[in-house]
Amino acid sequence: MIDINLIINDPDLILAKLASRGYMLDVNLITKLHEERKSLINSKESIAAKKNKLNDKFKGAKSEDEKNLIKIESQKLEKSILENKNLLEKKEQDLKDIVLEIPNIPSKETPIGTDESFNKVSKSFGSLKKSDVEHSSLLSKTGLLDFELGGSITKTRFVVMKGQIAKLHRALVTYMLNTHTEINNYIEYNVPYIVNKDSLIGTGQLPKFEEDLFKIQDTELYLIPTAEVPLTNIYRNKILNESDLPLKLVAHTPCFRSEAGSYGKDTKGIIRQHQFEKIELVQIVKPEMADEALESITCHAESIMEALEIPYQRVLLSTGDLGFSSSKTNDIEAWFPSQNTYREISSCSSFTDFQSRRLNIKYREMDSKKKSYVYTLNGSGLAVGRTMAALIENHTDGSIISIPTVLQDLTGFKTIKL
RNA sequence: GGAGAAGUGGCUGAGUGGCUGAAAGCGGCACCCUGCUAAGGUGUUAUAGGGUUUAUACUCUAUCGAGGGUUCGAAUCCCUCCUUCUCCA
Repeated sequence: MIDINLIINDPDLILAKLASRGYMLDVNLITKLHEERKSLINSKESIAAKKNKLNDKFKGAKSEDEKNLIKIESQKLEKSILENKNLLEKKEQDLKDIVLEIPNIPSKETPIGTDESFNKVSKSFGSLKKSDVEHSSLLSKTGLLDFELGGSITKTRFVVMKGQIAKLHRALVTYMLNTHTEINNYIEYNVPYIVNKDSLIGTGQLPKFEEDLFKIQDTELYLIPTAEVPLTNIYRNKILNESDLPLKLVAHTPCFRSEAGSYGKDTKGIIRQHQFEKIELVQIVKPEMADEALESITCHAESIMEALEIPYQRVLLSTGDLGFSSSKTNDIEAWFPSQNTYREISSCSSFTDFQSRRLNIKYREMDSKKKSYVYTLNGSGLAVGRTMAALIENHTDGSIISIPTVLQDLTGFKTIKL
């Protein structure tokens, strides 16, 4: 949630910044609602003050008549307060509905452009191999990866993994978690996979993107689309000490996405599934440390790619490609030889105080004792299924998959024969 | 699944209808005192949102798990929900 005072104080600037990411801010509407809200608060509170004063007189009242007069007058005021309160609540809801749907302000560094073609490659790693071997057709033949079975158990975009592939998948999870906890100093969490509305509003998935989520029928609960949601919500409504920061959290969870609007896209392979697993990194930091933190998260994700010897590039997303809550995002894209292209495997984002305002996460400054909103960041470190697909395509000749050295102790085998 | 108890400020904990935004203690902060680390004294110490103000500051409103209700008036009474604890299955 962006700070409404930013809009009130400098509407033109915010208008321009949001326009750069394709959002048309209705400044007049917001200013109007904001003013109306203030005047309603004013009238409600001045009546309340009057009523409080009146009530103080009650026990000093000498006669029954006087008491009755106070009663009647107080009831009248109460009615008027109630009317104002209802109007105010409606006004605040209207304003909130609008503000909750305003995306975050892009950072200075974010390239301006209408779509992903304006993204900027800022780094690349590994030598690119050319090959037609596509992970899903390669493994479908062996039965180690079974899309039909997934389809029959659930529906399309679900998959069953078996034997060495299931184990490779698990080894990747373990390797990533071990790296992030033992080398990169994240605290490991195991979190709920079902969350409530407030949690999703807090991190920005709701109210705008309900259709992307799986909702559990007859409840107000949803399957998580990413561990970012429960992980960041751990600190909802908390005031942290400056010395607690930065907080670095990691969790491995399944992620559930309805993938509404992606019909026909990426139908091959395990690139776009309704259920996939991901290792999620979250950092909660002081505002001035955000840039450094984004760099560190990105590097932590990249270190996994490098250890697995998967070629990748780092891409700085342009305003047109930026996620709703993000102010600055680095995508890490893995090389997929069969597609002769890079595909997203991790997205590392800096949210400024956009999430912490929604979540009410503050910290107390050591010297001034002032409370300020923390900055939150997160990144996938990494999406497990996609990583495995990239690993397979980059480490196979079509008859054998060789397992990267760092995983061999975890898998217990060095190759998968096809 | 069934029965009961409880949820108060950073923490412990008092408070069963107005004098309570809330005693007391601990902790924190400021100052004072003290010729060694220590101890003592005084004051101060919730959050959010309005208003006046360049600012300091002042003032108003709301908040005692959440939401409703009763009442002129609710931390206190009633209802619903959430959470925690205990006992039973």
